[in-house]
Amino acid sequence: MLAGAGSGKTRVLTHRIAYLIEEKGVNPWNIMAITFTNKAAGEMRERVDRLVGFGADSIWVSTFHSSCVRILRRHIESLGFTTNFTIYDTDDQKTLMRHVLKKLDLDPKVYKDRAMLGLISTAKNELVSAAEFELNASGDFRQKKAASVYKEYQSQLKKNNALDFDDLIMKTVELFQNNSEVLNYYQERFRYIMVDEYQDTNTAQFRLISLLAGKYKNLCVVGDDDQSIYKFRGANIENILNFEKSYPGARVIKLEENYRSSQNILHAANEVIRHNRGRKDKTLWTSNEEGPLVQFKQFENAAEEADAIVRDILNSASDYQDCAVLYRTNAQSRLIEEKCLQHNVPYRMVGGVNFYQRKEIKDILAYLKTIANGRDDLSVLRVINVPKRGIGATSIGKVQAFASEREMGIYDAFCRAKAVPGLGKTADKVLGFTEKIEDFRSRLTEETYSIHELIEDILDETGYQKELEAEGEIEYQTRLENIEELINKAISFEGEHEHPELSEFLEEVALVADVDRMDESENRVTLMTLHSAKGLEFPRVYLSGMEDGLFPSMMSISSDNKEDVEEERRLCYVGITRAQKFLMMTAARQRMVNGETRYSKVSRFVEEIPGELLDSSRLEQRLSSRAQSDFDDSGLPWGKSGAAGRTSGVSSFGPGSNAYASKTSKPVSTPGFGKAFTVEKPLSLGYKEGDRVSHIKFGIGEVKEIKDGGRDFEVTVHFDHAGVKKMFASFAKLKLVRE
DNA sequence: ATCTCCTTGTTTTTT
DNA sequence: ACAAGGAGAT
Repeated sequence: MLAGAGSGKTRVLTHRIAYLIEEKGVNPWNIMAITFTNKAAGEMRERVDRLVGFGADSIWVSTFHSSCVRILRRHIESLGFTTNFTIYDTDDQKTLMRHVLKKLDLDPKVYKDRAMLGLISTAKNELVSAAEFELNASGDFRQKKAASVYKEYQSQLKKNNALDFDDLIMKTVELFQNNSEVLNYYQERFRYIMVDEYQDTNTAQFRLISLLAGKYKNLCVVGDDDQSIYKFRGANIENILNFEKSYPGARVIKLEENYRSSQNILHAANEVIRHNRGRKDKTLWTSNEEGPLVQFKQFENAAEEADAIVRDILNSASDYQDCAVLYRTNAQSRLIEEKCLQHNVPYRMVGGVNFYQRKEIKDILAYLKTIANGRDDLSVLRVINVPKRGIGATSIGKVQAFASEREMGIYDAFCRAKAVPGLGKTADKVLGFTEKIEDFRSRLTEETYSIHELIEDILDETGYQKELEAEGEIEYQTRLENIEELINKAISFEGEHEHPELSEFLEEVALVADVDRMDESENRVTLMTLHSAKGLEFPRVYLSGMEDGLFPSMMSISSDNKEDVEEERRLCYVGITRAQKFLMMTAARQRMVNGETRYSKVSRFVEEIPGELLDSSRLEQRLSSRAQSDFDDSGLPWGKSGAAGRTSGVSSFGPGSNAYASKTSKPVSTPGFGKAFTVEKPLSLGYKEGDRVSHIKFGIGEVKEIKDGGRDFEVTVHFDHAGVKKMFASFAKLKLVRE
């Protein structure tokens, strides 16, 4: 099925499931629905449950990766791993790769970890094993080196009883190909297979599906070639374009009615995507209302752009949760965030630094992994000296040498620290660590001991929390908060499972991406990259940074491969079609990129939209480049072009309407641009001790204490739900609540 | 063993 | 601009 954006793909899939069960008498047990994200899986699960009712829970609705994990947990022993294997994320992979490069004595300047991992990932996505890679590399010196890196990387993974994300798919394919009994079992089990977002499948995923569907050939895939935006991750657009060739006799159904966007938005999207070659021709139409024109505004710099977006959200009088600001790169989020804080607009940022990539979370998880899987060297090494135990690099090196001599895991070597030559007094410190781990392990065997208790005990008994406390007030607060979120996650996991297993908890955590944690119930503006926005929709969408060189990116423009710009164009198409009722595209004439001011033209994608579909206001070609003093934001964002292009009914703003009129100045950021905002000490706070205030993240609470800390006020608030927090007034942006 | 300064490399990233 | 990793100093 070729389904355009907003044409109700998920609806079709879920109804097909219901149809199969109710009309065709298919056993729900025989149905499998595969998606790419947990979020999509969750959404589908919910809809299927509602539609199907009885038996719905025996349908497999899951992502590629979690399906594979489920299968591997049962059968991976035939591939030489144990069933409690660990899943390595990108950071783990990097760490492991550094070990590999060191071991092979390769110059990290010539053989970069990221490049090597990229090579390996591409290979795995194409189902090329280390051995095959080596064969293909014959002759080329660099390729040969890469092959040895790949080989060593795999053997290290195996030694650690770990798989990386790509392995999850590839090993499952391997399992099916080597073991016809297992394959047959799953072919019988999944007689009806449905795949969402099929345009994003890579070769390995394609093979996996072909194997599963090979017997009964009841395969239904849904996708949109125009929304393929993951080529850089191995997604193979040919999978969908050639579907009819791979499956002769397949019926292709096109869905071209869009139920999401207004006519003007949809027309703009169609106009942009029309410029791509090599796509299945289709033109989306809608019977929705015409809606307002798509807005386009160009600003002098990125700060003005961000400011205008946030102001427009405020002026639109829409709910915050109806608005999304999308951008090409995560780096762009900072300015928008700052402006939201400045204008007291609550926001939620998706992406950026992933929750599970944060140091404190990784530390705790490394402890848990060490406890669950003693063979995971990476995790053991991560926490052996965290908190500091006086076990340094030299001592660890000695143990590693000892371990590799005997071909044992690093943890086992630590346990036998006394036998390691030259450790001396350090051996006792090491044993202190392993004894603690053993202690935790034995507690886990008790029926009543839970995962969240374990986390709390780790914090307390290893001295981890003590070390965090020493880091400083605000740092400590946020880190502890993150850990608390992990504890909450553990508690809810315990609630969902009758016999909560630590390894299962770790697996769930390993497969969760950031978008999944987005809580839609809160009224906040959503900030995210265009990539993370796929599959979502919002009444009001702002596409920021529409500049040539940023979007499309410089890389794609200067690439020899014309298709690279086409992928960016598809990304733009995805962005435009997220909008239901209102779309504004914005650009900045100058922007700081990698520490340098960059001047850019308006994005070619904007130019591709015919003028009559756009309500646009651009800056004159040459403006005085004199830095303006926008100390109190007196420079109207689109002031140079007067009120032109502004939607009617928008209340005016400008000098005087600023909520933060009185400030002492302490300009810190936006170098090169006169004085701008940032965190400044307010003369008065607008609240006093005993008042009720609200915080963007912690909610509502009572002010317990206000201390003048010189440059800023330090405020202690007891929040109703988040507990007592100490924070700096200019940073926290507390707002008085009248009750 | 740990702290501090310097060099380095910076698209996107469902899992 | 900015963060992270590595080398050299304490």
